[in-house]
Amino acid sequence: MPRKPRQQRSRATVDAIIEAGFICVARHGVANTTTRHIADVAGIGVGSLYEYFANKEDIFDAMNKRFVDDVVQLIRDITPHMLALDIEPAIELVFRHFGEFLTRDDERYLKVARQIVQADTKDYVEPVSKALMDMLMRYIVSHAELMRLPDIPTMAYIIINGGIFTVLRHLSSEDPPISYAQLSRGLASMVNSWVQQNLPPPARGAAGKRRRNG
Amino acid sequence: MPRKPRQQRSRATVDAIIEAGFICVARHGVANTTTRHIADVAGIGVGSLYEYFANKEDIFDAMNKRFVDDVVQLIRDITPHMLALDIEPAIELVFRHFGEFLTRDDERYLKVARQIVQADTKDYVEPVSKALMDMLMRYIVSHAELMRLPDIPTMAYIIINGGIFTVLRHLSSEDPPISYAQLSRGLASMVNSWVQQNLPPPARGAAGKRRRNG
Amino acid sequence: MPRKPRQQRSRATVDAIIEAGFICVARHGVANTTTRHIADVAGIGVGSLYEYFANKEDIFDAMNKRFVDDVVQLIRDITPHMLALDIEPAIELVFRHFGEFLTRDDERYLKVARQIVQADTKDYVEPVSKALMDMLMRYIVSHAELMRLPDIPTMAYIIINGGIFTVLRHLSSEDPPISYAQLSRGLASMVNSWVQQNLPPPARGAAGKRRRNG
Amino acid sequence: MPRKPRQQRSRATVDAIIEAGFICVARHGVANTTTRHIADVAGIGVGSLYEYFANKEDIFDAMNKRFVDDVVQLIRDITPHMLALDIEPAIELVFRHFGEFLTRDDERYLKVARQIVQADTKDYVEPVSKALMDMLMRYIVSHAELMRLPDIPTMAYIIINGGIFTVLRHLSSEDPPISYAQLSRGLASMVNSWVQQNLPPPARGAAGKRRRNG
DNA sequence: TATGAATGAGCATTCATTCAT
DNA sequence: CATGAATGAATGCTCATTCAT
Repeated sequence: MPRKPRQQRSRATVDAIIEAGFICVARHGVANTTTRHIADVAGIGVGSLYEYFANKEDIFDAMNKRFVDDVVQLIRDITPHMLALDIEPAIELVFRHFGEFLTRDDERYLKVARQIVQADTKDYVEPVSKALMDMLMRYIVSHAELMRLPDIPTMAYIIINGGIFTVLRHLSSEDPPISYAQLSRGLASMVNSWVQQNLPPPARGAAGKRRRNG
Repeated sequence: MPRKPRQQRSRATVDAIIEAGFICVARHGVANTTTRHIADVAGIGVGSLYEYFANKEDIFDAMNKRFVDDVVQLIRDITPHMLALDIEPAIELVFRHFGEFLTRDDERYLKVARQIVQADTKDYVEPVSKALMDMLMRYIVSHAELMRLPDIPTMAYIIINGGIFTVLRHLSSEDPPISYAQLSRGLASMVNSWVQQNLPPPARGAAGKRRRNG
Repeated sequence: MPRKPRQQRSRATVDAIIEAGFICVARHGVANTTTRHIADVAGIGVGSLYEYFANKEDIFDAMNKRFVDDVVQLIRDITPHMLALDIEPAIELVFRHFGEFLTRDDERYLKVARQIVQADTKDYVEPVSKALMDMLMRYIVSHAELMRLPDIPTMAYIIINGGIFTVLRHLSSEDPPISYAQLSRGLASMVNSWVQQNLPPPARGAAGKRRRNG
Repeated sequence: MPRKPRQQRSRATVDAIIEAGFICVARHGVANTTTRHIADVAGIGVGSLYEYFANKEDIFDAMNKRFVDDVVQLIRDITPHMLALDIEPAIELVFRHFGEFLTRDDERYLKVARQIVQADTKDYVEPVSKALMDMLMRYIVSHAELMRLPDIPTMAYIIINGGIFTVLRHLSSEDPPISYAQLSRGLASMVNSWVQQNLPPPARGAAGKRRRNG
């Protein structure tokens, strides 16, 4: 029966535990992360873990939640900036920020992200998907002509999921055959191509903002 | 000291164990699959497991290898048929076969595929990537005009990885927002769009299957 | 280093702790009673427990002592009233008061009594036995003819212990086959029978109702 | 998931575990008996405990069951011999055998008996009560005149429970004020007195084994 | 004096692995 | 070859006790 910590000290300990959890998972993987490991890394006794969390599962939940919150926050922060850009630079902006986010702190989040994605925990992938979908929809609304694209939900699903997983795969590769920048530009190019191809010509005048990527 | 069995009986037992491994993982997940489970399902004693495999890890390795072999075989079988098709139907053909493959036997392979993809086992993803890459290259060679596409390795990487992971994610979703057919057509459409946009106009005449912008 | 508190406030806290101990034991049983439980019920912090008691054991000791004191007090209170009665009503009076005592406060004392009786704590059963023995002896002295009964110590031991344990067993039974009143009357009847059989006739002649045993 | 041991070896191990359980409980008490203790005393590894028992609780259950079975067997063995005796020697016979039973093997059973009696496990006290009740009833039927005694169920309850608990209490005392023989004779005398007092005079002739009050 | 966060020894239980049969 | 009983290191978790505030 973990306390509801309200004091500063307690809050710090909770953070230390979650932090330690990230470190352990990044170091040894989820399956090899024991409560003792976490406590040691957090610099506390095993028992203290249970002052703040009901059980090991709860610690992982908190980690996942923390991760998801951070991702969602990242997305919110990016959104205003990407809204102002054309499709390709917008996509590249998002990739750049995600790349930085996932690789910082010794790739801590990258490791966790793979766990989350792998586990049957739709609870944690869903919010991220949703946040990305919101961002994407706001982009479409901001660029009114895009609203005439066909089958937007399907393509949104593909772009978001294809994007997430390809990024994870790429960043997890030890020796990827293409650079992250190439990946980013390639995906942007592909999306842009599809948009150009599927945007019905406006009543008259110049339609495509961009032709092909030179 | 596991022997490399060459007799028929032994071969059959090894198969039974791998088969049992797939069944257990599909039923209870990797984390809850014990050697006893596997032995029970395989219809042998726990001890016998160690006649054929050095340890539990080896059993999972064999399962992964088996899975990869089957995928590669699948790709080889499909290749001749898809070579004859246009881009979109070709992609849809591949998706259809992969979908069937991953969902058969109570989604046995799907469960394992997610493990493989999640684990740091590039040993197992690599061969599949390579087989797909081979297939893709043969397709390009068979459709000579595609060879003029820019930056083929990058786009191949994106298409293959984006495809694999999106499929896994979709098939693993309990209630996906779009159908598998939509996913398949959407990806095909996107790839095709990119090809059309990035294919330099042939010497003369109307090459593109789809009209380009105004 | 628990102090022997003499102040009122301290005295009250000690009482609260003992009280809380009784409540916890009655609610969850001895094995499931933790120091935290006791502190919570007592409305104090865990640490404060150790201001008044050296350790958990000491709390239980205090509870036992409190219980014994209360029983002894009960016996003292009853004694004058039962001295005036004949054997059977006297025994029934004692049973009635004990029954009330053990079942009050949600059977708090009953639960503890069973623990005490079970544990190897002769320290706590002894005083009760002794108090009951005193009461019994005063009864015999008050009814002078009883002093001629043979082997009084043995029979006193049997009556007292048989009485205590039968009562505990009966009150602890969920669905006893006889009522408490029947139990009470039955025991009274048995004791009375023995007294009648073993009391040498007073008036005249020594027509022993019994020979002596063996 | 403990095996159902059918082999001899296994049967022996189960017995060794139960035996070890009795020894540990007798030595350290139930609360201080750990699985490691039991395994050590049984001369096996901790893990082996769980080959035969689902958990610690199950081991105690088996011990209780074993104890109850032995008591019931004891009662069955005694019954024919006591049926032939008068009340007082019959009761003393039963006491003698119970005394021997409870004190053998370093009082192993005595310790367990107290636990059983204390715990809320009516499942284990009930069968013993029932077996004793059967014995008592067969005695009454064998001595037809006893059937005319009043309120037999109540008195049976009192005799049986009073008997059990007084014996347990006496044998558990380090320095009892009376001897076991005295206890035995005293209880026999008391029961006999009650019988003599409450046996209605037979139609004519001297039926009673003991003469009644002049 | 009172507190409750921190502690860590200790517990029940699991399971990959071994080895005598 | 096959077996499965035996093993014990390792795990998640509890709780009496301490001590800085």
